[in-house]
Amino acid sequence: MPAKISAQSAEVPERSPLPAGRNLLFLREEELRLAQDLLFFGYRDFTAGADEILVELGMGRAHHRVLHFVGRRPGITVGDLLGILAITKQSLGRVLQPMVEDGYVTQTPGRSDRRQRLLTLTEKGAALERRLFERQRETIMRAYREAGPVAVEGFRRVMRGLMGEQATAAFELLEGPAAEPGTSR
Amino acid sequence: MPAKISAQSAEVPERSPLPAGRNLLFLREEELRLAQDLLFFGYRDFTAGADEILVELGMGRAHHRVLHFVGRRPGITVGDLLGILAITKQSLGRVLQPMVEDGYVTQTPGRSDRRQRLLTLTEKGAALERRLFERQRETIMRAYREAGPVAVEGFRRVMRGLMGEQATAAFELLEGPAAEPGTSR
DNA sequence: CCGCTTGGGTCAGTATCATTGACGCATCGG
DNA sequence: CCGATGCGTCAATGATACTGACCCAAGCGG
Repeated sequence: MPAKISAQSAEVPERSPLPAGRNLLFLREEELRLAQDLLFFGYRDFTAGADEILVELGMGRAHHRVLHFVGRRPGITVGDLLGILAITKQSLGRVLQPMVEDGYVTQTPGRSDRRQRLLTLTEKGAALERRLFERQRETIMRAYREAGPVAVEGFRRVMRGLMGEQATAAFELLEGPAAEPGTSR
Repeated sequence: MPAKISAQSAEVPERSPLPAGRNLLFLREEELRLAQDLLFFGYRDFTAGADEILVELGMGRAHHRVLHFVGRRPGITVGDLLGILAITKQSLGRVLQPMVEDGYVTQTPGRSDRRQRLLTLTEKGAALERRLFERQRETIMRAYREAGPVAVEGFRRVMRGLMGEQATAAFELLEGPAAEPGTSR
């Protein structure tokens, strides 16, 4: 329990490489292993805050993801959501169904294709998403602010590069087009 | 919640003068939601490659983490490993025990404290870790190379900033002292 | 109108990773 | 010798994910 990091953990006299010309040194094995560590610790703590809230509500990370992506793309189809999450129908169903029943998400038949069930957050769902977001916001803001704008841009570039084809497609679907199915708040 | 983000940032060598007004744009809500997306997709694909290999061997991500951190710190104690992974003894035991039985990891009693069981990778364990690493290496290398050294440095700064206290301590324990306090090797 | 495809839901069974709480054992240190 | 520590372990539980099969309703081409 005692996190004994006694001294100020912010001194930066790192034995930082890339002193002279920024060569390809950053591709050395040690640097890549460092990336593994950073991703592990960073991602874990990034999700930790929201997880605490979710536990109180008897939900898990999967619920958060649904809230997040439905909030990001109101009126998204189940199929598109499945594509983004890259999980099976069953896995989504187990999470989505209770969320509909509990009034976090609504399903409305598609206009042009009535087989579709377009997903949207209810007021209640949006409120919870908001709450979860605020929690993560603190974490990200702190990291962003300490690192500075240049670092943030670099962070984004690297993270984008980590994505494979499928994720890149999903990502661009998300960030890109304001889409067609209407419903742009 | 610590409201003092200021204390340590005074010590950090800023890379840019940072004129407040327009540079804070990257802290807008949309930018922060983008970060959520990036972390989700990026982390998922970062782990995806290794996961494929692990499945073939009937292992999971937890096994990989053990291989990774034991490989990073040969002779690590069970307690320290638990601290790094931030899981319970049971969770670790369920994974570690078979790995010892299957000859991926060895346990040797500590010299100064014989209660300890220092963990080390066997040849077989190191080989598997190597294989998993090579897989992730490709992913990271591509992302790093495309993004460039400046971006990589930024990526690191942001990821470090995402870590909480506990993770920061664990991280510095990992990256920091190779061997100092006399006791260990 | 008739099939076939597609969007979506569901049943049943299984695996991994994680949890809590309690107990056992050997060793360390005063 | 006694209490604290390092480690292992039992039992029960829960969240997330998977596979494969099967069903319904709606779209769509012929």
